[in-house]
Amino acid sequence: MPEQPETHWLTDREQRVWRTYLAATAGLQAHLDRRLRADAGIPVAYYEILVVLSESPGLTLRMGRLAELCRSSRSRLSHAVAMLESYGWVSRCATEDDGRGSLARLTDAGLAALREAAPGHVAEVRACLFDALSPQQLDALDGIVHTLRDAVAARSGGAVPGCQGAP
Amino acid sequence: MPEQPETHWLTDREQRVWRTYLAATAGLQAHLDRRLRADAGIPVAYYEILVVLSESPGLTLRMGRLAELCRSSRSRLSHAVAMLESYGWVSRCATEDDGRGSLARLTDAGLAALREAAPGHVAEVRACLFDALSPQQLDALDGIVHTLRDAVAARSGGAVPGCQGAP
DNA sequence: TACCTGTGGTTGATGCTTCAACAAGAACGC
DNA sequence: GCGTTCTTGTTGAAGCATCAACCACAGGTA
Repeated sequence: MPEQPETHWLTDREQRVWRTYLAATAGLQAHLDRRLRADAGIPVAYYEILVVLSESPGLTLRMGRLAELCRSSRSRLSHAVAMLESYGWVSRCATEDDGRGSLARLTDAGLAALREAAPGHVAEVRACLFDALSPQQLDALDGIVHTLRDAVAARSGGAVPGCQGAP
Repeated sequence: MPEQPETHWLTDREQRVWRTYLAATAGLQAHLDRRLRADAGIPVAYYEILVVLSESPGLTLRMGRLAELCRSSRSRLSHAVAMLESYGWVSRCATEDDGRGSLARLTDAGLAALREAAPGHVAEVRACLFDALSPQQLDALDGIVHTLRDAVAARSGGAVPGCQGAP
C-alpha cells in the first residue's frame, strides 16, 4: 500500500473487515447465481424482476417503475425484459393513458418458473445467511445494512448506473 | 411470493433485511466502481489485481496464486491481465522452474496508477462504510462477515465460477 | 522411451451490463 | 396552434465475466 500524508488509510482491522466483506458478499452473490442457474435456469438478476412483478397488482408494472424497484437502469431492464419475453415469462404491451409507456406483465409460465425456483433460492439464502447468524447478529445486520444503504445513497446521489441524467 | 408447505420462507423482517442487504451491497459496489473509473480509469475488478500484486514480494506472482488471492477464475484473470498488460500496468514472463507457469509483474506505471487511484478509493470506502458505522456496528460487522464468508464457503465448497473442476 | 494423467494457463464464443444515441410522445410556454 | 424541452423506452456497440475447449508441460508408470 502506498503512503501519502493526507490520506486517511484503513487500519489493519478495517482492512481485514473490508476484505472479508468483499469475499463474503461476492461469494454469496456468485453462489446464489450459480445455484439459481443450475436449479431453474434463471440468472439472479432476472429472478429479481420476476419477484417484483409477482408482487405487483395484476402482475403488471410500467417499465420505469419496475426499473426503480429493481434498482436497475432502464436500459438493462429493457434488455432483460426482452430476454424474459423470449422465454415466454413476461409479456409487454402499450399503456392506455401514456403513449410512450410500456407495461410488463408476468405470464402464467413466468409465475410457474418463479414458483419452481423460489424454494431452492430461499433455502440457500437462509442457509448461508440467516441460519448462520445469531439473533444478536441479525439485529446488528439489520441496522448495518440500513446505515450502509443510506450512506451510499447520500454519497452517490442515489444514482443508478445506466440511468442517463442531465445532458 | 408463492406458498409451499415444505418451504421455510423468510419472515417479514428477514425479507426486509435481505432486500436492504442487496440494495446496500450492490449500491456500494456500483458506487465504488463508478468512482474508480471516473477518477482513475480503472474498473474495481482490475484495481484489486493491482493491489494484490503490489503487496507481493518483488511485485510478482504466479497467475494461479494471483487468481486465488483475487478469488478469481484463471480464465477471468487471464483476460484481465491481458488487458492490464495492454495498459502497460502489468508485464508477463515465463517461470524459470515450471515450463507451464506464467509470472505477472506490476510495472512502474502500474504502481503509479495504483498510487494515484488508491486515496480516492479508500476515502470512498471509509465514507460509505467505516465512518457511517458506530464502533459497536463495526464489531458486529467483523463477526458477521467472517460468519457469512465461512457459511458460503461451506455451502459452495469454496467454488469459484469459471474454475473448471473435475471433468 | 512411450504413455497416460493431472495441472497451469490461454483462447474464443456467448451472455449480461453499461454507455451513448435515438425515437416518440407528453408537458410547458408563447 | 406551435416550438421547445423533458420524459419514457428502445437499440446497437463495447466492456467484462463465464463457460467450454484447448495446448503445453510436469509427474508418474511401465
